[in-house]
Amino acid sequence: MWHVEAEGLIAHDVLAVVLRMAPSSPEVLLWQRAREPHSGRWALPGGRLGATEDVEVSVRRHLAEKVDLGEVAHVEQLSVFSDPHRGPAPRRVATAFLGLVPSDADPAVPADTAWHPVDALPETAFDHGEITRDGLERLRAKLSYTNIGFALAPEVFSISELRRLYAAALGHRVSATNLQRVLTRRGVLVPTGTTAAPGPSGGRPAALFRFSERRLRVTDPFATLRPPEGARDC
Amino acid sequence: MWHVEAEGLIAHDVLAVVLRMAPSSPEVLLWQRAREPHSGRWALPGGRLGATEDVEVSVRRHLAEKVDLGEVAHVEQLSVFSDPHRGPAPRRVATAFLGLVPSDADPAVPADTAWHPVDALPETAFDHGEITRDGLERLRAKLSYTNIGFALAPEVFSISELRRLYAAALGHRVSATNLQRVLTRRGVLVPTGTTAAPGPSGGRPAALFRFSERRLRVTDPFATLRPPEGARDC
DNA sequence: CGAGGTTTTCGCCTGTTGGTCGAAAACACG
DNA sequence: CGTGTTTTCGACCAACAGGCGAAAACCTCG
Repeated sequence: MWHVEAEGLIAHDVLAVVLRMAPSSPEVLLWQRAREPHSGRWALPGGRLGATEDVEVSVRRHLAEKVDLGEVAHVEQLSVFSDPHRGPAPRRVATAFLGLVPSDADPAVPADTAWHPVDALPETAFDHGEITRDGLERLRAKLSYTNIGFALAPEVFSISELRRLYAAALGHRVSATNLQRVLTRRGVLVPTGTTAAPGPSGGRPAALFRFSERRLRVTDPFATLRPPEGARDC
Repeated sequence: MWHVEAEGLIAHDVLAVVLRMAPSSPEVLLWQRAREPHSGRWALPGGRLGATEDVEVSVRRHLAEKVDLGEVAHVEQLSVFSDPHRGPAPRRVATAFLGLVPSDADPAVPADTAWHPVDALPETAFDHGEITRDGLERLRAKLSYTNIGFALAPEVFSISELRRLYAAALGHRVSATNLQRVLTRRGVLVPTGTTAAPGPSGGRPAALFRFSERRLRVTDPFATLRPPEGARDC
């Protein structure tokens, strides 16, 4: 260790806020640190940025150590955390990502790793609690104007299930009627034609749907300032 | 220089895409490199992340070398650019920011620095062209669902001027009628009660407005999935 | 000082979107 | 075959945005 900071060289980490919707609340994937600093506290998956990878490749590599990557339906960059005092020296800068796991997936995880409800986090390492809340906030915002729900839902699902997922993520009730109409009109939801078996207590069998696309797309953003009728440049 | 990359230590830069709306198109602030690599090409303002600052403090510090910070009305983080081949070795990771300068500001800039129209960039250094386009894209998106226009407009302005700014940023015509109504209803625009002097060729004097708040705020995001009437959690 | 030109502002109409409610449909069970 | 349960659908309404054209307020020039 020499004058590394005088050299302006800094350790760069990547971190992932991996969320999954439990029946009525969001959960985040955390692992318990066994070494100092912050031994015993719970941390986000992640690690050092490697010499030959960009941050997204890196976060996927580190994530693969904690969870089956095939179960992670979506990954996107959140932001950089670089407060010089965000952890004990030496200084570290981290690029945080948001990862989403469908509600029907239950990937195997190592012994030190577990899901924790976001609204009742255990003692977290460094600023990982704050980063987690940032991740949930991003998810909430994007649920309104993108098709990002595809990453929370199973391949096929009923409107009731989807309603439950949206309600869990957003933290407030969601109207099934409205959800179906809006998402259908936007073209993100398509009926499969099949129906699910009714629950144990009866009830009309639910029609099953799927997302038309399983990649992130912003659904027609705000109407305001939309290009005028003839979509001509000015 | 030792095995720095084996150490996982990486040079971290900050960069700023500073945009200003010329009469009919967006311009970005660039400076011409005088040294290798990429000598002669045009680059975004920025530099090394310092040991005692976070990325936002850092980008403001570097920006101050190229332009009067008092004229920059808004700064926000864009994203991290970390492709191992985004520039010649040694490897560099950069956090990019978006900065906005009101149309009536004309800050003094150094001799090597100038405004360039975004749709006709000169030969840019590294990936700075791509980063610039990312910045403009972010601005366009946020114009629709935030009050970010405050950072493009003078303190007080007429609807016509504002219409021009929005049209320049968005790249398509904008209806003055609609712009005024929508922004007023959202509460981001408030009339000052004063009027501007008519132009040289006459015409009705324009009423002057100001933004109700000169800090970024998201104006009621999508109606979809808005909490139901009684804004109660679930 | 009035006519014609210019720019801004305002009102009206229309189409779309989202929120709400309640009835109807489709199932299980006794 | 009624009752309870769950899902689905239609109808209504309020809010919002886009478009248009008339009216308002100013100029200059004859």
